[in-house]
Amino acid sequence: MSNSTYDKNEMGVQNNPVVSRQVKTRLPRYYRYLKELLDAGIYRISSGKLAKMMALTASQIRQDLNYFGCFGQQGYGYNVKYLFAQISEILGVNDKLTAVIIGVGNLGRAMAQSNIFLSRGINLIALFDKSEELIGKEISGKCIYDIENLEAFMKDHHVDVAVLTLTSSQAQPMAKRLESAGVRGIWNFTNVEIPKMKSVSVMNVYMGDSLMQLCFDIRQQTSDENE
Amino acid sequence: MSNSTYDKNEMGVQNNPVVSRQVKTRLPRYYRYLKELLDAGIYRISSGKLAKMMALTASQIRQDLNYFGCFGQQGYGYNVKYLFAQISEILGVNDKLTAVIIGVGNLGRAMAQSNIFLSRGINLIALFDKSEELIGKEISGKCIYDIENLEAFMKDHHVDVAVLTLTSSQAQPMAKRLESAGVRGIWNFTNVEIPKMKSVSVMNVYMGDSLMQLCFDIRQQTSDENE
DNA sequence: TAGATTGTTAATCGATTAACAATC
DNA sequence: TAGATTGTTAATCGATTAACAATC
Repeated sequence: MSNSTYDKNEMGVQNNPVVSRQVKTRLPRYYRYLKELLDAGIYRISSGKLAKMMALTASQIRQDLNYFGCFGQQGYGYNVKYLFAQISEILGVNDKLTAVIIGVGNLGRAMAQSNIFLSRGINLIALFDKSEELIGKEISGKCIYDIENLEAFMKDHHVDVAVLTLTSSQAQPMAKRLESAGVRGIWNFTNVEIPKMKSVSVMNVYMGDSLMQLCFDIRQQTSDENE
Repeated sequence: MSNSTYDKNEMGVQNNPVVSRQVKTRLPRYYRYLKELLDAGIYRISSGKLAKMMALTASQIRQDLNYFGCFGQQGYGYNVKYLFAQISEILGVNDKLTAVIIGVGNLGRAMAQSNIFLSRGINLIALFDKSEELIGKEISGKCIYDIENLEAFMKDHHVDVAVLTLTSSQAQPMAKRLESAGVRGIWNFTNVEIPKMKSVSVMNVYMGDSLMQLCFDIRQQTSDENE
């Protein structure tokens, strides 16, 4: 446990108060780049070189990493394998989390058939829908259950993550149900904001927002050229 | 054109230098909330009330909006209809942009069948894939073309946005092709970073990163409780 | 040892918040 | 007019960058 995350000080003081949102968004990016380095057979990297690759500054990388622990070695740099393992640990890749998909529409089906869960150590254990035609069917070997049986299912199975790919209008009540049933995280693909909950983390995707940002950028391009 | 975007000063000086990324991410959020207000029949809102709704500060909202122009009225607040129209204009909702989907896998198909484009004023005009089995078929009334004919198609049709929903390994070369063919924006659903291009805006979704951030948050929950 | 590169503190930069005069 | 609320400037806060001593 030593030299590991969250335990830089001796006391029982909360040592991981607020990771800034920016650091949080960079963590998976570090994960990706380190994996790439590993795949390329590169086992040693300096903050300077990694910074160049990622279009960051060396300072920023060292600051980011040092927030979680001392993973490097003066005069040497970082051991890619070790650093990757640490980042994986921080991101909970080894936690064997379980997930279910709520709403088997086009997007839910696409998610079910993708390897996004598997490749990050997450076990997709079930799908839920309310449609008679879907209930009982299978997608990629995962059974589609009646959403009415959600609570019963979650009594028997530990579920960490619920993927919300249902109609926007059902998002908020469903979030409440999931909270009561004891889910730990909601991955929200609807365009509805989920009110803050005490013990459930929510990650919003907001694809529509992302598309609109792109449109904004495109619009700016032209206005730039015109001036 | 007066009182509109980008023209606060008289000279031909670039008046829209760098919209901070944070403002940019908030714009579609304003769009969503204003639409909600309109739908609810609310035609007048103060920065204070809107701030409460959106969990921002009134100052921030006024700063954000004032970056683009003076949309409010002292003593009154903002006219929701007018403000919504302005934000729509800024985001290019009325620009009648066109889009194509590159890669008709599960996700590509899901996107094609969704109303995400239509609801934001974007016209999805074609799908592309390399699979013999898919070429010539239709999804939601949109034809699937041979990816080999991409350049020919784009000579005949103006394409603003390309949605990248193909295999990660093909993402970078495809981005280059799209650039040469004259696309203005790439909406990237692969987990591969697209190298910066001169005249193409790129918006990355990185679903995997989003999922990992959620896992991180979940992990923190427990570590918080333990302390 | 000398060179390299980290971990960490201090300086800078940018974004958010507060304050208030302008004005509807 | 009096009250409300904006637009905008100034103050604060937080994140990024720079610098450098520690040390491998």
